[in-house]
Amino acid sequence: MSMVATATSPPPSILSFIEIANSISQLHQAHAFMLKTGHFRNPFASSRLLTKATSLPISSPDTLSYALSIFTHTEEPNSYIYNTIIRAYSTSPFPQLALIIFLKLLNSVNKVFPDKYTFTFIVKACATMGNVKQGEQVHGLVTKIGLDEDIYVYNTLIHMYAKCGCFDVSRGMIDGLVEDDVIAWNALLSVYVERGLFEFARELFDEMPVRNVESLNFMVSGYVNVGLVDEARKVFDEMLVKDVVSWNVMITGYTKADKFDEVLGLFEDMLRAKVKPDNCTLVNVLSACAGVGSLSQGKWVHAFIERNGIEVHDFLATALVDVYCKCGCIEKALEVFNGTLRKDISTWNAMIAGLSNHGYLDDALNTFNELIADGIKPNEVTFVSVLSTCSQGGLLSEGRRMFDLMINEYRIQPTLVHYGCMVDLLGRFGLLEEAEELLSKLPVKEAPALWESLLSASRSHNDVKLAERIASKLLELDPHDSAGYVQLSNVLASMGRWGDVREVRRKMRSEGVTKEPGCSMIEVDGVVHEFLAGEGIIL
DNA sequence: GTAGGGTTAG
Repeated sequence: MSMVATATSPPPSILSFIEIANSISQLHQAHAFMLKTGHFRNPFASSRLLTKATSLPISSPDTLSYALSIFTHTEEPNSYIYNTIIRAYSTSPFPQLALIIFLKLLNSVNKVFPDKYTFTFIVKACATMGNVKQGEQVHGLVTKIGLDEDIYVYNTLIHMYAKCGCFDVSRGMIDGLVEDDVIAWNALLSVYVERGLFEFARELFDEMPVRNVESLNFMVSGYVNVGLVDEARKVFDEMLVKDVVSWNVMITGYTKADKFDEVLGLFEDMLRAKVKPDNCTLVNVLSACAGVGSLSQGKWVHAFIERNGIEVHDFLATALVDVYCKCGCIEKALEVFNGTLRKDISTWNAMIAGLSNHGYLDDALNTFNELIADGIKPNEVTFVSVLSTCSQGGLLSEGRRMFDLMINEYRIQPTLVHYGCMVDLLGRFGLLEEAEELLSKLPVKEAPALWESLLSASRSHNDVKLAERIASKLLELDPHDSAGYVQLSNVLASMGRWGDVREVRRKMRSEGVTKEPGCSMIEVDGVVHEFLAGEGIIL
């Protein structure tokens, strides 16, 4: 008989409430109720709560720390509860915590023992950390307990060694198997592919005594990862069985290679093959539509999403907002944006950038303020749009305030692009000294584009001396940089130094530097047109 | 009473 005061079993209603919960606030409600009624002390009830907290559709560091608080408030957690929290941390950005909790388990007063589940999770944590020393120690313990007989634990170890770069150990374990196991082979193959070690992947693949769809999917993505999309396509076409991942890998490959026509063609093939597209497919197809500026196909995909009752949030919402923005339908973009409940920072970023790029500067900044008011943390991409909005609108004090907010409030290290916006903004107001001071914090070598920006500002403010100084600096840095030549000759031209202009142009030719033409695309009446620009511009 | 290995995304 148990001496511990066990709580009564929880009523089924609270358990089913937890089962259907899909937000942290619903779990808080269940949690509060359980604390009040004492059901939280029932191990099964608290484990249901914890499991749900670790598998919410929306997970963040917040949900994870909530899960941790459930764990820490559980008196004498059983092995299931330990395993659940260890699993949650094993693939999180903080896998070390999984290890800390694992040590706590080993030293637990109520003598909890690690089991085969514990080891799959903790080995995975070592893999995530890339910490082979820890991995080896855990492996030792696995062997001692005799759990290396378990194929799940065994395969996770194979993957861990591969992840840590110990390919020979990983391979040795595969060879040590009495019976061939395709997942064991795939565990090593996947790491070769992930690291772009395509030769190793190919060699291993040829040697594999067992293969499945996933093995071939890895090979296709292996070709894609090293930029050989056509080779990937050959493997893909020869596959007898294709699952949704096969199609997605190939489609993603074309998207990465900017081969948007192929993306759209493959998408049609996929539908003809009666394979159901998932979010990953649709995100890529939409991004191809955005890439070619095809509003009609974007709309078609949107209709497909609605027809099939696919929920739009996060990734998919971002892709839709983006495609409508890129195709110039800012109203449709807003409609999607406002109709989406689950937005992540990228969704906000796409909307802010879209508004800003279409000249709705106030709306862009208002949307940014809304985001802040909603308690969402902006990232560096957000600030690119925000600062560029300020720069476009000549909003000097706002721009300075945002730049300060980014650095001091959100602790985001500005990148060259952020500095670029500030230089541009300061330059427009003729605050060349302030801009130069800002730039001087950066190594010149890293920021030629910023100096170019300051150079054009100095030209438009007739600070010819500064302009000439920067132009020479740019050429010194990179004698093949066309922009440097263009700018320098423009400076000289504005001073009427035509002889020097000719000299620069001669030097440019002798270095073999040409000005690259710009290129842009637009859809008119359902046909995508491509334009080349840049010729005939005075040098 | 609940669980585990290798996989594509802006």
